[in-house]
Amino acid sequence: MRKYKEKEILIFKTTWGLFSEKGFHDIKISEIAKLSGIGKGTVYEYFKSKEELVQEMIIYNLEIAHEKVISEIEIIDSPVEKLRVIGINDINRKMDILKTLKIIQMITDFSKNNIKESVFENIGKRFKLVQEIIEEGIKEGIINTDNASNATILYTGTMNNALMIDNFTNGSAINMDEILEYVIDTLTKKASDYR
Amino acid sequence: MRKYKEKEILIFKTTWGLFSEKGFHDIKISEIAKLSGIGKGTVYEYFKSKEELVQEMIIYNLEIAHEKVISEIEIIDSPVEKLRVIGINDINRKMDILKTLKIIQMITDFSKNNIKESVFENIGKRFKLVQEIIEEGIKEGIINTDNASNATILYTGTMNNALMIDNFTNGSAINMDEILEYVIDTLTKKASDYR
Amino acid sequence: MRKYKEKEILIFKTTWGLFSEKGFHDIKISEIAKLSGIGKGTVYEYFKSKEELVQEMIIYNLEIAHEKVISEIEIIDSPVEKLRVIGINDINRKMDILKTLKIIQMITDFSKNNIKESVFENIGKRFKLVQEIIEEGIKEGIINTDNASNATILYTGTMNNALMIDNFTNGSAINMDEILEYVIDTLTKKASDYR
Amino acid sequence: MRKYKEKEILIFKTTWGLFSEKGFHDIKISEIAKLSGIGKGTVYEYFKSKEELVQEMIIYNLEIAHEKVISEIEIIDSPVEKLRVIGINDINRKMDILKTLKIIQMITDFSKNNIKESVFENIGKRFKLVQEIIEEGIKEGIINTDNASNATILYTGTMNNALMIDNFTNGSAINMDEILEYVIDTLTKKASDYR
DNA sequence: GATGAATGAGACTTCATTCAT
DNA sequence: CATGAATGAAGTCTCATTCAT
Repeated sequence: MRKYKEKEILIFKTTWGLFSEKGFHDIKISEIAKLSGIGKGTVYEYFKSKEELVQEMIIYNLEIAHEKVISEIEIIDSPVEKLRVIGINDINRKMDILKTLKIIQMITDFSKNNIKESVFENIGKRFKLVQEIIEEGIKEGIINTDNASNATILYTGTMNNALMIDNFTNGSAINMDEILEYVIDTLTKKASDYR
Repeated sequence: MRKYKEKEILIFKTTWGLFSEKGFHDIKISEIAKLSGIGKGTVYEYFKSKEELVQEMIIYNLEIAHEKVISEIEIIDSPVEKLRVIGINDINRKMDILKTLKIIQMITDFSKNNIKESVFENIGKRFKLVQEIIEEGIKEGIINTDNASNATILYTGTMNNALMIDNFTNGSAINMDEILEYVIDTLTKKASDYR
Repeated sequence: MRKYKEKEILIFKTTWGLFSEKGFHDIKISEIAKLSGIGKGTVYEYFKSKEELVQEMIIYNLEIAHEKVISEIEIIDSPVEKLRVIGINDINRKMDILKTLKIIQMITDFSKNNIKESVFENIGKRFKLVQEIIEEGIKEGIINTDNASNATILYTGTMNNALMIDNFTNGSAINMDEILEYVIDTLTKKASDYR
Repeated sequence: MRKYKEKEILIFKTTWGLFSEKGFHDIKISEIAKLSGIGKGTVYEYFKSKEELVQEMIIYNLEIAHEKVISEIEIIDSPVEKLRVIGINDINRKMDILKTLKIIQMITDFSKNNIKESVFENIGKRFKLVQEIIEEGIKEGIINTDNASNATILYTGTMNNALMIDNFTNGSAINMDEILEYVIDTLTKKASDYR
């Protein structure tokens, strides 16, 4: 993670904030500048183009988010507890997750391939983190599955799906905490549960 | 589902085709017209604005897709087999599913609320269909879960997630058929499986 | 005055009706057709272009208006009474006069010179009519002026100005009948009036 | 009268210049920009829309014109001489008067009501100015009429009418200076004149 | 470094006109 | 004669980007 200048981070935060409601084309440089309290020209002092700004912002946010998750689970021992903390974290940072999903859909908006790779790399890190936790859980006999990769897809897919539906229905259709327990239950389901 | 004119459908198909690679703002009326083999003005004979065109196209495609799924599973008895057929269908129509996910992310691009409702309604139909199949499976003792709604989120979330990763990695990371079996297995997992 | 076909007159009337509220560019052929109860293509059966249609309509209306005035004053003997009848007529057909004034302002909108000439000719007819009446009045010693042409400008200008102000102020500032009497008084003012 | 920026005035002047030959719809922003020696986008830096630009230009010109007239008559004592100066002024600024008359006809082209009010207010100022001068003349016994308001309509109507005819006939039919004297004579006509 | 006035490419949309039926 | 679906020229307006201060 490269060293970011103070003003770059300011611009990133403003731009990320605009992502909730707007897409790439609806975010205006003039708006970013005004909300950041700086001049339009200043934005171009730090970024060659709007596209570069948005791409770097995306990478910055994915990196920040990943570091946050890492720091929060490193003190936890139990793999299941780790999944739970990751889940709770996602629920609390719901909008960030949704923006990440938006970015994945938007990826074709960007011309340069390096952004695609960079996003891919960062999302991959997240995937690997969950997968390693699940593998740990399998080793410890707590998680019941024969395929950690598939279980990772299941875990992340279920959580993301729930967050999307929750957002789409303005929180009226989904109890996120219940979903988290449900997916953890599913992964830890044992033969004895059915006896 | 209202009766669509021949030319409307032509325009819908061209526009839907452009969705793979482009977002709302990157789709140009001039391009739609040219690819449809009609004049720019003709597009406006059928739709008041670009926004209306895109919205009606979305609704049209969601409706068509739903009808297709319905017709394919109505001759099948077994709930598990139904889920499998739906899954296979999704895998085959991968791009359509991804476009639908894109639409959900794009929903804030649209000003009028009726499109949001309409998309919500159509996606809801899909959700309910899967949920009913799962409830059927629970009743028949084939599917093992205490919450059909959560299981639906798990099933659709896992499949969508897999399709996204598959697309993102150009098919190199995911075996979709395996994922489908994995999620069906998960839902039908019984105590005896672990003995 | 050439012989007009029934449908031409229909189109003229619709178009003339639209002139109250709209200018040349705001009148749409599609609107004329719809309000006339005919097809858009039909309009082009009778007129080569929108410009030609509007020009012919203008000439038609000026001619009709002039004939009407002629027929109304031909049975009257007194020049002053003639001026009064013309004035009353103008007040009653207020909108037509205002449209004529509008046309004069719009004349530069038209490319062909023959329309300018035609309008000029028709408005000239009106001018000459009034001037002849005034000359008659001078001869009879009822109208007091040494210049019939200037008096004509004064009479028509005052009346038109009053109608414009009346229209502009939605009838709240002007008593048209009073103005008419005022201008007639002015023209007939005699030395004895002041004794 | 609000403070106008230098570039606003530049744009106003160019636009006002185009009014001689063109109506609202025939004036193109691209043409205004080119003739002003600025970019198309620059016009939109100063005015939200073409409509707003034209409206503000109209108000600006009416205000400027009024101020000019005021400054020219304030040093004159005699009411008759004031009318004469106003008349000479109008003759010299013939095109401006004709544009003002054009504006009155065009007023329906504008959607917002505030422009109508603004134009009304400015034209009203002009009317009141003349009316006050005439009232002054009546008091001094120089102007002979029992109704200053009607006399104002007569004076302005005659002059405007003459200017219109003059313009329409390319100056071949009217001697403007003679008309001015004629209308002043008419207003000052006394019983003794006829003895 | 910071700024924001100026720019013009490019997109949407309208509507007079055509022409096959 | 009558029609209206189809067309594309042309105009308005937006906004990323530049550059002189």
